[in-house]
Amino acid sequence: MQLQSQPDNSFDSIIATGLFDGADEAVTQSLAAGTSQQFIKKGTVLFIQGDEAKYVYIIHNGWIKLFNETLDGDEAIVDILTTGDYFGDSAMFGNQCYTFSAEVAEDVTATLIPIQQFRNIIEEHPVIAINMLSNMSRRRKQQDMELEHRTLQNAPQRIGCFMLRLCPEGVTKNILIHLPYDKTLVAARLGMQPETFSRALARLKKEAHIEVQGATVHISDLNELTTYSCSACSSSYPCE
Amino acid sequence: MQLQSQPDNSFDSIIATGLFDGADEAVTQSLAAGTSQQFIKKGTVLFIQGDEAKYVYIIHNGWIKLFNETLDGDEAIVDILTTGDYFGDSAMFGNQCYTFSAEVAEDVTATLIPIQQFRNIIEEHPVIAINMLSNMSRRRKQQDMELEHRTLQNAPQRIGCFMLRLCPEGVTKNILIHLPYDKTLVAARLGMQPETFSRALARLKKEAHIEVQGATVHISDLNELTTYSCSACSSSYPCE
DNA sequence: CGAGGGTTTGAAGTGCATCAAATAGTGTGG
DNA sequence: CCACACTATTTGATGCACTTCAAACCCTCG
Repeated sequence: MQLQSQPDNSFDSIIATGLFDGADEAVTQSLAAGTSQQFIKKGTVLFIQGDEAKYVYIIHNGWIKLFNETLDGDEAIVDILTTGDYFGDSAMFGNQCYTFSAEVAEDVTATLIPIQQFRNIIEEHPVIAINMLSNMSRRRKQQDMELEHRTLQNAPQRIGCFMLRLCPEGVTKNILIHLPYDKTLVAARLGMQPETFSRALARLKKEAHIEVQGATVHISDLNELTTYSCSACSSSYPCE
Repeated sequence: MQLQSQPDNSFDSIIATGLFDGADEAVTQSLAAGTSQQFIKKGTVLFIQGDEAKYVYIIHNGWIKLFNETLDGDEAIVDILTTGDYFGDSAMFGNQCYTFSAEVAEDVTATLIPIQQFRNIIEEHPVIAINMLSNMSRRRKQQDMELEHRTLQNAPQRIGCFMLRLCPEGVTKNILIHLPYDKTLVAARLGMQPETFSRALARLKKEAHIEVQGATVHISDLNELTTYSCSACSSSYPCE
């Protein structure tokens, strides 16, 4: 692993998750003691499935891919996370081992909290446990949606839905968004092959009237895209 | 709703979930006050998606189907729960509304805890919050697996995998299990059509050498079934 | 017995995966 | 700044798994 330690002067990134809302000074103090903020390069594998859990990671910047590998070399994307997300917490409760592998998909800045320390903080500060519960139940809901999407939406619709979640709220016309990471990874994230992604994107362009230039997407009319993507779904835009 | 209230003398079902492990007398007392245990008939709809959340349900017995409905009438199964499972808790943290619908798939006995009361208990008893976190992270892991299964396993493998999770631990030869609910529901649970289920089951019979009589399944050699089902998966039997 | 739901079987269609190959894009060293 | 190597993306052709529609069968229960 290529890690470059940096002095950690702020907890902006931590606070961003909403995890430590309502926590008192004592908590931030105690956090500052054991944590480190690190810059980690694309391609670095943070840990693999089955490793003993050492840290909870809070992402400040960049992208992290969580995945599982099967016996015959296939890869299942668990999630792809970015700013404000955290992971590794689930290992705190089970057998203390990570249940997935983590790789840096785009250069990352992250805060690492030793897992035992994190656990202590939770046990001593109910507020944070509640915050975590709140976070977790939101994520569970998202996972439910994910499964629903896989079942009910076809490839072009899934891509459209993915784009919708990248759109800023409030605006409905002339939206410009950027795909967050390379298309192969987006494809994997959406549970399809790169070839399928390419073809599905082409269909989406035609049928929902959007324009794509590399990683840049131009959506002239949001309604058209929602109509196209969300019709097969149990919740309409904004789907959360 | 056809509800029949019954006096609630024991908290066996509550304790079964592991939710209240380590909680003191005060908690159980306070629970007994507001809760009721009820018998509810197959087909009853407990609530639908969007309803204001009133209770957390703890299942004592029977089966509950959680699902979402899409605009065009399709149905996506979120989960199918039984003895020891609980649901409705996620609504405590968000907008206080259920994010899915719940229907009784097989006659149920359940304990209903008013949501505000549950929330109070959590806030006052960190132990229970930790228990919930522990439960939630286990369920999240299961959902990860679920998504992986949908992606990597074909229909017969998914059925085999489902059966494996019904097998008692330790035994490897001559296992008898019973499918928990009607085949249409199993199919939906596994994300396939009833017709596909029927055909896939037929293939499974041939290729993994199991016998099926109605809802009864006879597995003469467990290893054969695990080899057949788990090869495409990132974790081998017993897969959690 | 006959009605109705659950289950199976058949035939045809669709969507995605796979394999193969061409093309575009990116970064490297000369 | 160009040529090369290497990777990402696109395009084409084909196959397979699952869906869909239709009809038969089975089972249970009034």
